[in-house]
Amino acid sequence: MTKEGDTKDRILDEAQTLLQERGYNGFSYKHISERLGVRNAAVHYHYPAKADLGEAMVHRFRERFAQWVQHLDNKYHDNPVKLLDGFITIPRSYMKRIDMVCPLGVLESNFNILPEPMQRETRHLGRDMRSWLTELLEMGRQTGVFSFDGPGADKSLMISAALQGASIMASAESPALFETTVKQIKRELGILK
Amino acid sequence: MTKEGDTKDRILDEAQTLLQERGYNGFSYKHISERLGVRNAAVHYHYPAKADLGEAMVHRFRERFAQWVQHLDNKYHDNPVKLLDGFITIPRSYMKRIDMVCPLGVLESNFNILPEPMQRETRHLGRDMRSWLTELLEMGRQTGVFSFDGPGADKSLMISAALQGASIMASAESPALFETTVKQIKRELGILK
DNA sequence: GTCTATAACGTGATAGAC
DNA sequence: GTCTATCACGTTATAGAC
Repeated sequence: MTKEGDTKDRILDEAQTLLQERGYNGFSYKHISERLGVRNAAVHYHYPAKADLGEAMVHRFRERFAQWVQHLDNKYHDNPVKLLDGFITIPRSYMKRIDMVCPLGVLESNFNILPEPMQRETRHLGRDMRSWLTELLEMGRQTGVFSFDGPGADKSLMISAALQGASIMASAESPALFETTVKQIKRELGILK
Repeated sequence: MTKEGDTKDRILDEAQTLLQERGYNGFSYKHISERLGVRNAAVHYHYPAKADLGEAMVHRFRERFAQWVQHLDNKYHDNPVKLLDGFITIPRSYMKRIDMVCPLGVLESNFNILPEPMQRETRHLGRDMRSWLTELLEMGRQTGVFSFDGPGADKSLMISAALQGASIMASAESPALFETTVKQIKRELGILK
């Protein structure tokens, strides 16, 4: 047997790629079904409405982020630089495809047209990410690894905004814009090799 | 007579608002015509295709940016802090409407679905803005007003990305996220009152 | 669980009257 | 310069056969 949930997962994968390439209003059930080699109705079977599909996507983003930082915290709990690199890996990983934007960036930039359950999940995702980064920055400063002025929450917000903005700029221009932004962020934390 | 170009300008104004609220795929000729109290075909008379309308919008953004910085340069040519505040006024001005995002942010985050002429204009707009900011930062540092490490181009990119990202985050969360980001940017330039 | 077929609607766009 | 009328198409979604 093909394992149950297989098509359902593949739908979510394709939908996610399309979302990050084209935004929420930029993809349809037809795009998904064609890329998957199934029919329109098969997609509706697994996700009756587009809002269901969208909600499942954002929910999975949140789960994956939680798993990723748990992995990072286990592996590098005492190493702020490695933890920060692990965090930056998230937006960077999507830029192997030059035309893809980080999940939070595309969701927040589409916020007004998202169904309400997606808006709720998107707000949670943003708060999860910024909170984790705030704690990391404070910890790194207390241990003398990071150097910066102002509250950790402010610095976290600025770095989050810069990474997200740079991910979006990169999709319009070049991945180099993202890497240059990362370099400047690290330089200002005093951890540029 | 109602001055010629009146409807044409009002179309552009409504289209711009809709673009910043909902993204390029998120608004239609129907949205515009209903808000304006005219018919679908009237909009097509002034802008035959949506791509024409889109191109005119980005072109006007570029013109307005050029006019704005010329105004700033004339008025505050010797005052880097005032010039920076003037620059930040651009994204901030759109947040009186909580559900609006800065023009460059929405254009770059929709980049892959834009018609090619809009992509070209969008790239130009981004380069215009980042170049102007680079020069301002270098000038401010040379005159001892700004303090920062690394090339002016890197710092300019990071600040541009942060402002754009913060404008997008604000539309999903609260305008306070934008103001906090601005505060941190100024703190790190050494100009926080 | 996937298919065919179809419905209801929105969207970009055009023709031709006024 | 704006209108009515209409078109072809894409999109979301459902019914019912296999």
